Amino acid sequence: MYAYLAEEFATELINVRSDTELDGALKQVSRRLGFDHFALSLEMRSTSCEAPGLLLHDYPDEWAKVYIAFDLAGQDPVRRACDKTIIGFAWDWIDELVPLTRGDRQMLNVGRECGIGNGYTVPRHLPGIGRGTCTFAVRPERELPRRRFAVAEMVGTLALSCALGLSSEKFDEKVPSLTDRQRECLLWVARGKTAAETAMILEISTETVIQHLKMARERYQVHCKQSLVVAALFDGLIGFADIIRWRDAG
Amino acid sequence: MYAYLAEEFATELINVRSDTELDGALKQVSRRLGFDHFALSLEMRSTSCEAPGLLLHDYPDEWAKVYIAFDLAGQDPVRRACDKTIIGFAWDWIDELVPLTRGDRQMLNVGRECGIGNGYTVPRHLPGIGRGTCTFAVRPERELPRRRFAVAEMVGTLALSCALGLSSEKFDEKVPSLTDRQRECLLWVARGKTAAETAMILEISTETVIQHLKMARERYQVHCKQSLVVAALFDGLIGFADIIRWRDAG
DNA sequence: AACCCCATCCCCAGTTCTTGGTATGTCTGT
DNA sequence: ACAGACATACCAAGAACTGGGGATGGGGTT
Repeated sequence: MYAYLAEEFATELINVRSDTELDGALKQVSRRLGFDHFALSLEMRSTSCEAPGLLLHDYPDEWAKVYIAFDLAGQDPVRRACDKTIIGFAWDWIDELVPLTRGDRQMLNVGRECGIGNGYTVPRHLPGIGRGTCTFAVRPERELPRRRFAVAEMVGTLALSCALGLSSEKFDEKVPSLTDRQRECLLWVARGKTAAETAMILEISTETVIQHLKMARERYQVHCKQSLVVAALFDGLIGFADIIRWRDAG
Repeated sequence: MYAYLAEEFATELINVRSDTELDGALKQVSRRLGFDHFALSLEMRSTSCEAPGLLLHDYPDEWAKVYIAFDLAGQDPVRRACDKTIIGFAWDWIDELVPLTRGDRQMLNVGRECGIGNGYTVPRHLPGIGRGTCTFAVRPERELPRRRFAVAEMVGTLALSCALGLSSEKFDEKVPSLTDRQRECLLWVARGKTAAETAMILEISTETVIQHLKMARERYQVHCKQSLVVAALFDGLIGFADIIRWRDAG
């Protein structure tokens, strides 16, 4: 069993403070797991130029060049498959997840010509924040070490979590706190209720609900509902899970 | 090492065809891992009333009743924490992920009184499709088996993946898509701008902005700004990074 | 006792949103 | 050429929100 590798890796990551260190740790662990290459990509949801994410890999230069030059990311079946599953998958299972076009197969072939054979990709998503993948691949002539997928899954998860931590360290602010009642009102607003409806649900006056929301906005220094909801979501004061479920019940 | 449990569990899940079978398998594996209880919840991102998700657990009846009766889900810090991480977490780390209010702590206490002490929760997200958590918990007087978190993580992932497979067999829904202009308007609204301000920024008429937002709401079948923003955020149509930067610049 | 925070309630004036329409021009695919 | 999707623009009525006041009582702390 290689499970100890995951634990060792976890311990190692605690001390990781930079992208470079993470890169080194990943390279080492991927070899010990029996893979030839690794690639970790993290995309923070951002259309603006800053903090676009992170890309660490030790793929052959050739492949990296082709991939970037032709913007193959836009038509990468592996990426599409990542949007369909919460668990890692070997590339030879992709056609169970997404339909493969001729172009897709061709792309996989080009990969093989560049030295990337089969692979195992671990996808992870964090709504509103970003998404990432961690791939472990072997050369074309080699078989995937299937017995170690479970450990690879764990190692990938750890690496992505670490990468996410490194990327979000940059945004560090004080979190305003709300009173329980304020949060409660905010929650119902986020669920799409009006102040009047919220008042009925909480069995208090509409004015009081408005007042709570007023105070909450003040604390967050925003001027409108939607910004308040966004801020509270971002800070983890309320969660998507609290909200989404209520969309139909509304 | 208990890693073989994950492999056995994986093999077992291949043959699982119903919620009941998954429930049984989870109950068994959670005991073998050294936990007293498990809970798996899956929330599909569904606007229709059917297939709201899945809830399997063997929590004490008392706790389940209290939880549902008082809609504690709306103030459950564990659920909020799930939106902040891609890797599992023990409940005594929650305050590192999200701010805990007095109500939150009280809720955890009520849980303890009902027989739920500490726990380890594995969150997984699939943008546009849904989200799920798999929790393994122990009774108040017991310690969490920390050495088995890695296996629990893997088992939880497998279970959630299986649950997702079972649930998505029942229905598939397309994620509503917005036009470029609609998304652009939505983005400015999420940034806290009014329709009039957005109009000035985009150099179009206020009425047009309102119209775009009208159409966007229609597609998402919501009735207000805040719900639209939440839905778009959840589906990954817009991201926090697109918004937060503008909090002060506004 | 004085003070602060919280929750509750109230008023008001002005602004913004939501919902229901209609209408024109462009572009794209068939 | 025509249907359909898209972006644009406008109107009007009623509901909802926002920001500015103020007021009361309960629970804590110092």
